[in-house]
Order: sequence, then C-alpha cells, then structure tokens
Amino acid sequence: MEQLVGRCTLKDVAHLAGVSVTSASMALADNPRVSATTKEAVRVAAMKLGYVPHSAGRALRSRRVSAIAVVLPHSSQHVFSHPTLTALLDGIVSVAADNDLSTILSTSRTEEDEASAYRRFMNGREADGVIVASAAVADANVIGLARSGYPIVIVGRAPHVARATAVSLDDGHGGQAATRHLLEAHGVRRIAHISGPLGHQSAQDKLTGYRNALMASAIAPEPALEIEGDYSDESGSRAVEDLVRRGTSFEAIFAANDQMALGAREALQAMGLSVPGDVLLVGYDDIPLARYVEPALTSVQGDMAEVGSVAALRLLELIGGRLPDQPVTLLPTELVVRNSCGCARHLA
Amino acid sequence: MEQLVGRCTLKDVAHLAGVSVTSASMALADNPRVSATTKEAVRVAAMKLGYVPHSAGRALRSRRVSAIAVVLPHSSQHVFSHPTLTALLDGIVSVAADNDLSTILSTSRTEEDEASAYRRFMNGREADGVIVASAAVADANVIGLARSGYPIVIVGRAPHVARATAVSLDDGHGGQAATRHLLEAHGVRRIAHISGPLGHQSAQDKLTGYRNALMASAIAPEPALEIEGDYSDESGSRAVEDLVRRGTSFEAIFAANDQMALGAREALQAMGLSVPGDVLLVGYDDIPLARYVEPALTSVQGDMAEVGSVAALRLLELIGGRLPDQPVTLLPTELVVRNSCGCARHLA
DNA sequence: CTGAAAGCGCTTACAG
DNA sequence: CTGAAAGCGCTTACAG
Repeated sequence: MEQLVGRCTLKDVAHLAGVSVTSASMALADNPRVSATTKEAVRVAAMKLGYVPHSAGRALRSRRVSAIAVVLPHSSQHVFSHPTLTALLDGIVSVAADNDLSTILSTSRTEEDEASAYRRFMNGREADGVIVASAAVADANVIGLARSGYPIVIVGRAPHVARATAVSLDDGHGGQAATRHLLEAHGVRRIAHISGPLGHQSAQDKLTGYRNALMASAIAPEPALEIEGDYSDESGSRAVEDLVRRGTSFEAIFAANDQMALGAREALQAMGLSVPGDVLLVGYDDIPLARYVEPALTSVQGDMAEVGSVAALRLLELIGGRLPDQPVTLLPTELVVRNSCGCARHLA
Repeated sequence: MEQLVGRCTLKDVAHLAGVSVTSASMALADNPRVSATTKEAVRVAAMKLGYVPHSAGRALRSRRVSAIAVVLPHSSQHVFSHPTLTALLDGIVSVAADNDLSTILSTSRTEEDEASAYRRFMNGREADGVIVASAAVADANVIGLARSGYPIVIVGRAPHVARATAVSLDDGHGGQAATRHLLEAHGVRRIAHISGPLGHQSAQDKLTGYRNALMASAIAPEPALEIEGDYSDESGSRAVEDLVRRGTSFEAIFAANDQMALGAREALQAMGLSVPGDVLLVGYDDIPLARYVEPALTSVQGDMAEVGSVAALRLLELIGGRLPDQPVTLLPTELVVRNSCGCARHLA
C-alpha cells in the first residue's frame, strides 16, 4: 500500500475513482445517496493517494472549522496552579481529538489582547466555539461573547452571565468540607481563611463554603479572620503576617489553594510556630507537591481533567445547536486528609 | 465609535469605503500600490464595521493558515514533568501571539494518533508548521515529517534526524555540572545515576554528561551504577531498591529528573537511610516542589519558556522559507544548590 | 443514484 | 493608482 504524501485534492481522488467531485465528496461524508460501490471506490482512491481534506476549503464552504479555542488566564501564574491547568487541557484536548476537532490555545497578557483573540476566534471564524478558563466575575469580554450567541463554555461558576453554560468544581462544597473537618474532627473554633482574589467566583464560593461551615457549627464568621490573597505563595505568607501583626488569634488556617497554604506554613515556621503542632492547616487543589511536603498537606481534591472533558462536551452541544439541558455542571470535590490538619497526631 | 459585531466581509468594507474589494484587500495589507487616501478610507471603514478577516478565506487563497501546531508527549506524564510543559507552552504561545499566529495543541495517546495528527497539520494544511516536543530518538513520524520539507522544529536534541532544526536545554552540560558538583564539592566518588528512558535523547545526554564528569575526575563509569528509569517517581524508588538488592555501594545519586529523585529519596528513607546524611542526592528540572521538600532538593534548572520561544522563532524562519543559520540551539542550564546534595552540612 | 454549477471570502495575477 | 476576473478546495443546492 503506497502512501503518497504531499498535495492531493478531492479532484485527484475523484479522478482516480472515476467519479465526479460531488460524488467523491459525498462518498467520503458517507452520504446515503451514494451507492455502496461508489463509496468503496472513492475510499480506496483516497487511501491510495493519502488524501486529507484541505481544512480551509472545507471550512470556507461548510462554515465549520472543526476547531475549538481555549482561553487561559492572563498570567497562567494565578487562578490555576500549573498542574490544575495541564489537567484541564488534557481533558479538553482528548475530547476534542475524539471528535476530530483541533484545539487552539490562547493565553493573553492583557484584557485587550484577550478581546482581540476573541474577535479572531468568533468574527474571523478561527474556532467554532470557545472554552474560557480565565473569567473574572465581571469580565466584559466574556459577557459580550455570551450575549452574541457564539458558542462559549465557562470553566468556573458564572452566575453573573445570563444563561451561560458553565462547568466547575463544586468549590462551595469543597470550602465547606475543609472547614467542617477542622471544626468537627479537631474541635478548633477559630479558623482563619486565606481566600483567593474575590474578583473570581471560585474564591467567592470557597469563602461562602467556609462561612457556611462555621455557621452550621453556630460560629459567627469574623471579618478579621478572612484575608484576601491572590493565590500566590507570597500572599499566603503575607496573610499570616497580617493576622499576627493585628493580634488576631487563630488555631487553624484554611487556604483557598495549596500555594498559599505553603506560603502560610513558611511564615508560621519563620515565627517559630509549627504545623500542625501550633496551627492546623488545610489547602485546596491537592497539587502533587501536597503529599511530599512535611507535614503532608491536607487538601481538597477535584478532577480537573473531568472538568475539561465535560466543558468540551458541552461546547460540542452548543456548536451543534443544542442547548445543554444542564447549563451548569458542578463536579464533586473531596477532602484528602493528610497530616497538616493535625490528623497524624490522633493516629500516632 | 460603534463596534458592529457579527458577520461582515471584505465586500462590506470595500462598499463602505467606496472602493473595489481588490483595493480594500491591498489597503489592509498595506500594499504600496494603494494611495494613502484609499488606505485611510478602508481602515476607517474596517474599524467602523469591526471587520476581522475570515481565516478560511484567507488561508485558502494565500496558502497560509497563520497557525502553528505543538505536538506534546503521548502521555504528558513522562518526558516532561508538568511545570516544564506549561513553561514550554507559555514560551511558544507568546511568540506565536506576537506574530499573529494561532497555536494548535495536540496530544496523542498512541503513535498512530500522532501520525494522523501530523497528516492533518501537514496535508490538511491546518498548520503552517509544527513544533514537536515528544520525539523519541527514532520516531518514524518525526523523521518522515522532517524529510517531507514541512516546517518542523524539534524540542530536544535530534542528532539522528538529518538537517533538523532543534532547540534544547544543554542537558549534556547539565548532567556534567550536577555530577561534578558531587565529585568536587563533596568529594564522593561512587555516584549512581538514575537515567531517563534511554530512547530519549535528553536522557542520553544527561548520562553522557554524568560519565564525562566521572572521567574528568579519573573515575571509570561503572555499569552497575547506571540504572534506567522512566522519569516517574516509582522508577526512582525501584532504582534505589535495585542498587541495594544487588549490593552496589554508592555515596550519592544523580537522578535525571526531580520526580525520580523524590522517588529515590522515599525509598532511601524507607530503608532508614537519610538524605543527605547517608546519601547525597541531586535531581534535574528544578520543579517548584524542589525547594519545598525537606531537605530541599539540589537540581539543574533551565529556562523552558525560553526554549519554547526560541523554538517558535525558528519555526517562523522555516515557514518564511529561511533556513536558520543555527539549526541547533542549546540553551544553558544551571545547578541550583540546596540541601539534598549535602551543602547545608558544610554551611551549618 | 449521479454530475455540472455555484459560491463560501479572500488574494493575486491581469488589464487598464 | 485602481478594478474586474480568476481561482484556492471544498460542499451543497439544483438538475437530471
């Protein structure tokens, strides 16, 4: 079987199969109007020539480019820790590939860059739809896009965008589980929360979960115990320093991601406070690092690859003109208990 | 300034500007034959209508899609640890964006999947060129692609592919520096090396660097001290267990990536051996985890984002029909000294 | 069941 | 300096 590589168009295939270009096209599309004999002849010819349809030719006529775009956070430092991001991409790309779609990656440094990327995807028809993994709560680009009718799926909850299709971990539940564990398994009452940037819904949701858990234990949330970070380890350290400087007492910390938890731990150690001896600590994301540090970090885990897969599937529905019957999907999170929350003390 | 969004073609722009489609096209391309007045009129019209050229229309005629593809390792578990991978992508995507190119992401589970992805990119003209970050030494796909004349840049050294353009960290140098540090700063002589899968050039290069450093100190490399791993932490653990079971004595370990180094450390600790008390340890990649573990891991660091940028720039040259005057680029690595190699003992 | 023709939106020779 | 025409490779009404 010779595999001729190089330029070869549908015309060549049709010629070799002895049929018209129309029939060749329809045969390859498995159109029922074409006879089985013709289909077979065309398939053989295409195989012989190593025919691959020219994507631009197809796209121009059929108004479908067979590509989806993924827009990632501006800096890719915040919002997603890197392992989370690669897992998400993994999920998206594998579903896309299974459906013969290309995945276009876009990261923008500024909001204007992002706006121009969106225009290329949508108005320039570079992608049939877009998955946005960078949405701040009030991102004008995203809101405009959603309004235009262009297929878009948001990774993260997006209650502010009307009728948006969104896929997210259930961060409200995750935040609540982390806090409840500290309350119930370890009996502490003064739990500080280092939140993510509150312009992001995920940060809001974890904070709400934290507060709900406190209130379920009849503890009033206390503003002095809530500090806003930016998901960086430095901001975790700063949060601890602030708490101590202001004289706010606390027995435990729940941080909205593992990086800030590790930053907090460093600051505590620098002050001579041990984890979990003096302060209990729980993080979020369950990055690989979590199980390697000493003490191993208790954290909230979720399947980001699954988030990516589901987001891609929803986008396919939208592109196909179907409105997902479940516009918002929340995937479960699970608390992974290790030593930093104090559980080892009980076991030992 | 009204921003009409939605369908709008060059014809609309030309009509609004009161010129022909030809002039409109050439005006937007800043072609010198067009008068300044016309250019201005067309630009204003395009702005008013929010015109974005239709990518397929342009691609079909100009035989350029303005997109590059990135092919990542099959599993994305091995070969690259995740932080390395995201840094690489970051470098590629930012250069691509600066040059108005889209980046298409492709990860394949099998070699056949990968072959079909290559055919789509090349024969289906989905991308103007490809960056391959998954190349095993004898990858038939890559060799075929390179031969076809299709623009391709390999991330990693590729001495087996004739006239290949390649960008890589200087892993030979990195392996040598790691080993030399153990020899010279710590005076050990029996250093084990846990290599990466030797089907990969990077693994070969680190091994060669290791051997060269030994020989420079008049120590003959010893096969019993060289164990092949697969870049996973389990394989690092297994390597240590093998060494001990076979009764091979060693004072230090140089692992070809940090994950294997951490796996090795776990196995050592399980045997009651301490790092760096009983065995010195050096890793490779300098993943974020390295500075957090206890003892902090000495490792070899390189700028993978820079590797990505340079790879993208080289690909642009190839796409433009220019042969890079420097087909192979090796970027420097640097040893980051922390505690696992024993340096803290000296300082303390 | 099949084929000739039109046309997706653009760029690029070809005339003026 | 400008415009009418051709054509990139494909799919999809339109005839038969």
